Amino acid sequence: MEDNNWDLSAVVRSHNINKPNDVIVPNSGLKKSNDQVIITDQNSNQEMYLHPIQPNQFSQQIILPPLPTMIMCVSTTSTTPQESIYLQQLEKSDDQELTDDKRAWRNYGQKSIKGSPFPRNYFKCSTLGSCKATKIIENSPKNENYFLVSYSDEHNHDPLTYCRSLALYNNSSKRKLSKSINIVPKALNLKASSSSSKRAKSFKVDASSISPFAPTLEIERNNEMVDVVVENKDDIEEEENTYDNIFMDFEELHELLLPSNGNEIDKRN
DNA sequence: GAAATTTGACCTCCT
DNA sequence: TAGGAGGTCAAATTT
Repeated sequence: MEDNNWDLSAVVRSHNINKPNDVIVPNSGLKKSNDQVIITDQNSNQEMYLHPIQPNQFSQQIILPPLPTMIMCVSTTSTTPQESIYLQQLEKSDDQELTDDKRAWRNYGQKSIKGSPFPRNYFKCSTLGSCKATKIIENSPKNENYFLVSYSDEHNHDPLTYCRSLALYNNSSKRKLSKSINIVPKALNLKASSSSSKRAKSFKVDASSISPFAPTLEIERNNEMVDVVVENKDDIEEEENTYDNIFMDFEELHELLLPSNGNEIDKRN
């Protein structure tokens, strides 16, 4: 990563936040009021607002889809391909589903990473042959309940293309249209410390549940769009430190967005 | 039989 | 320049 200026911007699907009650997260400076989420910078006393945006505004955002929860952090550097990190919390139930990102991915490799007990999985966009978008998923070395998902390059098509291609795929194959698609490598289901060939039960998401129009949120400060939240610590030299920063803010956001329904993320050690 | 996934080998980059 | 680490390829395997 050439640039450690990881900024966090935007937001969340209404799924988790459309609760009318005001919520104040203790000691966080975060408040939810009606459709808006307010974040108060305790240093500058500035307020920032989260509010729904349209899909066509979708760029450089943090995404918090329905549980299991996912956050995307996007580098704001303009000279390098857009990259992002998803932090994804997975619930440990047998019938869990994994939220999708509206894209079809093909796993093209898996690699064990030094210092991490978990393998890293590499994906390419399988929607269009010309699409250069890639995605890397790995368990967080800090918290096995989280996945770190990084993206590089941009899709040269929109998510709708994915839906159409999915339909064509199902029409041209003998598979049932309702067949679920696996969007997470089976290996990620394992908490194994090696790249064992053992196959595990996979996370699946029903293709019929895919909606390209899920509302999202973005962060606004004083009526001006800003990139916020993940602060850039001076002289961050290790990726692990970056993860720490992201996790700190993720916890705050998660508590903010899931304040009253009893959903709690696992506490880190 | 086709598509997706796994996994070892190979390639590239960095120190 | 060598070695290590990470990224990609592609054949084998699984679904």
